[in-house]
Amino acid sequence: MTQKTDRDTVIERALDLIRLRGYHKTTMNDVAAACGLLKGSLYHYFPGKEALAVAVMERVCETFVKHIVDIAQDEAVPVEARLEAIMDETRKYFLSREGGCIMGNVALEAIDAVPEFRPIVRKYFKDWIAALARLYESRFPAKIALRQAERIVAMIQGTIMMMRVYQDSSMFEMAISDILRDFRAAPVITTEVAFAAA
Amino acid sequence: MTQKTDRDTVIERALDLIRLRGYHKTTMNDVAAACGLLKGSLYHYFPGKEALAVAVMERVCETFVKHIVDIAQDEAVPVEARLEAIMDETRKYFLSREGGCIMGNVALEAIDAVPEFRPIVRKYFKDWIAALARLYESRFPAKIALRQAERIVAMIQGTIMMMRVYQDSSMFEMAISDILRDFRAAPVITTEVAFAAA
Amino acid sequence: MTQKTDRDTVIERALDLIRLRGYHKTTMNDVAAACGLLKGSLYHYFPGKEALAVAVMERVCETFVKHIVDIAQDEAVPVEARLEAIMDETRKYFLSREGGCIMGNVALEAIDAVPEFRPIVRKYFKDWIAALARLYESRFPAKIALRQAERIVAMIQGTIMMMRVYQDSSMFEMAISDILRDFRAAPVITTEVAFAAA
Amino acid sequence: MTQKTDRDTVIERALDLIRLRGYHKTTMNDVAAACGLLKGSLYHYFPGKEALAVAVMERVCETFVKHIVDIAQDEAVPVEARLEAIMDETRKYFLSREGGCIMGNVALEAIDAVPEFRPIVRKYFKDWIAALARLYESRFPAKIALRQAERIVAMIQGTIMMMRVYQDSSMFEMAISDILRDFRAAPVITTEVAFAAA
DNA sequence: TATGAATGAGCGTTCATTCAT
DNA sequence: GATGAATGAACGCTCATTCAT
Repeated sequence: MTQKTDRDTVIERALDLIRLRGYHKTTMNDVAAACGLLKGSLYHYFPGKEALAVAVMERVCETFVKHIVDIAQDEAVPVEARLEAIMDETRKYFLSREGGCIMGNVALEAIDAVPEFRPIVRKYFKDWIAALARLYESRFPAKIALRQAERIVAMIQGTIMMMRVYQDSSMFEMAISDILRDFRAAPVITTEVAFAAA
Repeated sequence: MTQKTDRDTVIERALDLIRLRGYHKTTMNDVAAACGLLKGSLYHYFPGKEALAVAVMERVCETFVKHIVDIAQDEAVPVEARLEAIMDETRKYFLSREGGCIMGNVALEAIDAVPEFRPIVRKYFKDWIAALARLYESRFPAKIALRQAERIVAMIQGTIMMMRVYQDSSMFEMAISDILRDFRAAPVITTEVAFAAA
Repeated sequence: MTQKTDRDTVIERALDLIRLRGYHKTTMNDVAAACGLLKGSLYHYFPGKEALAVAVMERVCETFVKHIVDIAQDEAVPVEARLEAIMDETRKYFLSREGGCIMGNVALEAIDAVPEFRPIVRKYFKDWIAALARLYESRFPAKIALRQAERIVAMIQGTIMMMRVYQDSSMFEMAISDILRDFRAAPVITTEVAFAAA
Repeated sequence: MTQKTDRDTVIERALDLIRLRGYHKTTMNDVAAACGLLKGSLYHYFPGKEALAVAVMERVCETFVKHIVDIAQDEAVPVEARLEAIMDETRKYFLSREGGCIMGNVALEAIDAVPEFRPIVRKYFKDWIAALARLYESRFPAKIALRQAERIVAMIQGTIMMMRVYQDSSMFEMAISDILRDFRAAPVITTEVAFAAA
């Protein structure tokens, strides 16, 4: 039969469903139906549900986090503007989609049940944090900068949780504002900040 | 047959299991087995799985959050000491148990799937935030104090998430330290602080 | 503990429930709750669900059918008036209760599944038919009279079925009218009608 | 896996089982086993037990009642011969199968418990009655003819009930004879009989 | 590739029944 | 007599997965 879809489409559809319903409540049938397929057909693209979910999470790393990393590394732009751009992307990313952060959701729902999920979730957070730490190194020593980045990611995840609980996105806007305000209030380190990355 | 367990024990066992495995992956059979019962016997205590989970979440409100509220309201103790006590309880509560925060987990896993869960999760966070806000009102205007309290709860939840992802509790310790340091750094409002509570 | 109910009450409550919901859909819990008891307590009155249902059906024989037999045997009243009285009772009996005829219902639902039900259902119909046959013997030879009585009972049961399907009791009224009209149209046998029964 | 059965076969097997055991006592496992399947496999053909039962009942309308309607409409055959043919089919239909009439059984057992059953049971009886009424219109005015048809269907259902109670098919034969005798005794309307149907 | 029939294990739930208190 | 905790089997249903076509 002629190709009805492709691996990328399956990933995209599964991403939306898992974000909204969670890993356990998203069935292979749901995903297949969203792709216009029957569930058996999914096994041509992925060996099983876990592998599909891993591919979905890798996709999130390759898109959202990759985008943020790219912005953070763009040295043609002033550091503060880069942070603003990142926060802008972050806001757009999480406010334009229902279901919050799929990686955060999977982290709390299935990271212990499915060991294969842990490394990909870790990579997601590590890369995100590293990208932010880069920018904070213009204001703080490396160690402090890393800690600040961790705090910011934790705050964003915690705020997304509150946003879902109260179905109110204003908390997210406020959190973004706070982060930018605090950054601007930090003294600039004038010497070679050295993005001598790993 | 003679009594093998009681409602409270069932709640306690279910609480542990749901915190560790999540709502959907915890089966009535799991809970029953943890109580030494067959799964059908649970229906003497609860009309169904959702009702059991609600009872579990109410129990968390009546214990953990209630405890924190009590500390926050104890005006015989200086405000800073109260916050320290609360943070100490919070640290003990989340570090002595595996699985993080059952309310946060359920919030991200099942709050959309099971509408009955939303009010109880909301109450949990609202009471927790209100207790903290009370203390911050000694340092900030009410509105700011509330916002600070929201930030702290979001930060704790985000940090618990990181802790589960990285299986490392040091981030939690650091978050607690940061919160206390920031509080101590805030200027005390010397005039009418007015804990003239209801 | 003091007596909360008695065997008769249990039978009466079970009768209503089984008539309305059928044998299989009526649970011991339903019956117990209708009596203000817990289901375990029913086993003080009846050894099990089947025995309870048998008692219920015997009760119907002792009341409805017994009443009809009594009317049929009352030789102080003219035959036609006795048939009218029986039809009046029949109409009142089936139109004042929802659920139709419990014996007919059980006959079609459970007579093969529960062998103990067959003799009691047979007795119910046999006695009812015999009572009517007695009256028809004033108009027809015994064999024909019996056949007429069988026809009438079958017609009443079939009409109750239609009544339940269409939720319309007018068919029942019409059936009763037809039966009486046909009886009145039959020629009276003037010689020894002989109710010299056993 | 290669095909073990098909939708029609499932319907046929379920029809036999439900007729014999009733709706509530027929389990999905029973039906599946009768098809050589596991119970879960039935859900490829029907979304649930109720839908399967509805399909079964629709099948009865499409076969038994449809057959009777076809005979009744065949104006190439004299009216009396058509009624004889219908009664012959009716006798064959109900005497060659155990369990009586599945629609009558469901009517008394489950029509209140499962609202979806009512329309299909109503259609079954309505079509059957309408087919007979057509024939009686050659002897009686339309209104009377309809009433006669209703009586006949009620009588057949009541007789099937008796037949099941007494495990004796002779009552059914007698009922058929009576119906035909009464029809033949009715005066033919010689003028505009008018099967000028819609 | 895609289908769709089938599996098999498991789920939440029901319920007649038992029995120590 | 009545309770209510517990059983154990069964029920309708779900779902990830397999596989012949």
